[in-house]
Amino acid sequence: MEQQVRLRYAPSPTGAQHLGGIRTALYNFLFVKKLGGKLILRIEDTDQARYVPGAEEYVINSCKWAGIEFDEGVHIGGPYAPYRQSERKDLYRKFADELIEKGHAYYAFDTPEQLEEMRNRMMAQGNPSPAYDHITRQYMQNSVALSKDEVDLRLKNGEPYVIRIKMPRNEEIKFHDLIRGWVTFNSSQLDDKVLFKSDGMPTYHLANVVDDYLMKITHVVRGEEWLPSAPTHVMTYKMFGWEDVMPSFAHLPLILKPEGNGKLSKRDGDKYGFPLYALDWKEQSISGLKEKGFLPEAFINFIAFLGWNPGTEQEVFTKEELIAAFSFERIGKSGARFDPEKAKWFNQQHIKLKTGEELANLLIPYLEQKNITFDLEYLVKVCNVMKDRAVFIPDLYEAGTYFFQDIASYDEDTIRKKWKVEKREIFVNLINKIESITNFTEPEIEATVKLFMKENNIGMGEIMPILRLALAGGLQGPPVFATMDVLGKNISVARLHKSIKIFDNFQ
RNA sequence: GGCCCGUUCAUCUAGGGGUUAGGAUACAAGAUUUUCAUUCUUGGUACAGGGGUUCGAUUCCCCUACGGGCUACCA
Repeated sequence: MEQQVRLRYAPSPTGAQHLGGIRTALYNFLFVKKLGGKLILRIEDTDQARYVPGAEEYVINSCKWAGIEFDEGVHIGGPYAPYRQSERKDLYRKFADELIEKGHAYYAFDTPEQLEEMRNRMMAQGNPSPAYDHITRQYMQNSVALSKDEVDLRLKNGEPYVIRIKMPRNEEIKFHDLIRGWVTFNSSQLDDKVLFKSDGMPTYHLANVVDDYLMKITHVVRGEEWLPSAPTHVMTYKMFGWEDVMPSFAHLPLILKPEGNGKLSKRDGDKYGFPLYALDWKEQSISGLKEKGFLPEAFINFIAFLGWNPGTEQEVFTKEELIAAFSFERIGKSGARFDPEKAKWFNQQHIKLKTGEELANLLIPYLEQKNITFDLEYLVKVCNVMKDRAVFIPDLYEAGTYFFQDIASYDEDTIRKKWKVEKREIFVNLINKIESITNFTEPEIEATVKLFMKENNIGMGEIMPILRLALAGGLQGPPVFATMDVLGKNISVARLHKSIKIFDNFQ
C-alpha cells in the first residue's frame, strides 16, 4: 500500500518571509493537494538569538492570504504536536546520544576562541576555508582526540560542549533530487557539523532530520541553499538507520533580485519600489502585495510561474488549475529573476476574471480606510465599468474618483481644445434633451444622444469629448453613456449644467 | 579559494540531433474604441565560447567563461 504523502513547510521565525518563502510553501501545497496528502507547518526556532517576535504570525497570515492551507501545524495542532521546535527541545537530546553511542557523533569542547584560533592558523597556512572535518577533529578538544578519562572529567566538571557528527572519510554520498536528478558528494569534503548546541538546543541539521522522521515526512521541498547540506542530512538518516524511510528531496531554484546580482533576501525590503512580500508588516517597514492591491489568485499564479511552467501556453491559472497541472518535473533548474511588470500583468488578468460584486468587496476595505462613503449597489456598477482599467484593486477607485465625489479639477488644456463657443447653444439643447430622458439607462441615453446628433447634423467628435469633460473632468474613462448610467440622472444632469458655466470661462 | 548547482530573446520560459528556435511580459507600429483601458494584428532582439561525437548539433560529451548557492554552536 502506498504511504500517505506528507510534506512540511518549515520556516524559521527570523523575519518577514518574502516571495521565495511563500513560493516554497506554495509548491509544497500544490503537490500535497494534487496527491491528496497532508501539509504540515513546522516552526524551526532553534536559534533563539535570531528569533523575531511576530514572524511566526506573519508566515501564517501570509499563507492564509495566499490560500495555502495546512492540515497540521503550529497554529492548528495535529497528531504530531508540538510543531514548534523550541517546544520539542527535550526530545532531541536522546537522538544525539544515540549517535554518540553508535560512534557516529562525538563531544567537542572547543571554545569559540579555540575555533577561531584553529581557523586563523589554517588560513595562515593557505587554507581559505578551514573546516572542522575528519582531519581537523584529530587535533581539537573532542572525544575523538582526547582520552576517555579526560572526556569523562570534562563532562563531570560541567564543561560546555557541542555534539558533532563524525563524518566518515572518503565515502560517496549520492541521492536523487526530484529536480536535479542524481547529486553526488564525497564525505571527505563535508565537515563535522554541530548537531547539538551547548545551549541544549539542536541545530537545524539534527532537528530537521529527527522531526521529518518523527512526523513521517515523505518529501522535503526546500530552497536550493540547502543543497550543500543535504548530504549531511542523508548521512544522518543513514547513521540512524532510517534510510528506508528517508524522504525524497526537491531543491528549488532560487528567486533572484529584480535588479543586480544575488538571491532575493530578507534584507531587500522595499528598495525596488515594488513589494516583495505578501503582506504589510509595519513594525519591520515591510509593505505587502496585498495592500498594494494584489489578488491572492494572481499572487500565487505569478509566483508559481517563477521557476515552474505547465508546458502549455496557458499562463492564467486558478488555484485549482495550478494543483491539477503541478509537477516537480516541470520545475526548472536555474534561478528566476522577479519581474514586477509581469506580476502586474497577472494581477490585471485576474481582476478581469472577477465579477463586479467580487471586486466591490475587495475595494471596500480600501475605501473605508480612506473614509470614502459609498452605496454597495453603486460600487458594483463602478467596478463593472472600471475593471478593464485597473491593474491593482485601488485603481478601481483612483482611476475614477469622479464616480464618488465632485470633479476635483477639469483638464483645462482639453477644454480649450475642444470647447467651441459657437456650439454653446446646441450643447444646452442637448443637455435639455438628456434631462428629458425618463428611463435613464445606457441604451436609452445612447439612443437619445445619437438621435440628437443626427437631427442637428453634428459628429461624435464634436460632442463626445465635451460630454466626457463635463462628466469626468478629463478625457479618460469608461464609455460616456455608461458613465452617465452609473452616475445616474441627477448627478449627470447637474454636472452637465455646471460644466457650461465652467466652459464659459474658456472663450 | 574549495565543494555543489546552473547557463535559450531585456525578463519568465517552451523545445530538443535535421524547427522559419515557439509563447508570454516589456517595448514599437497599426486596427478597433468618440477617450483611456481592453481586444486584435504586426515587428525586433536568444540557443555563453571553444573543442569533440555525428552526415548533421542549440539539443549528447569535455573544457573554459560567466552566474548562483554553501563554506557558523544561522536557518
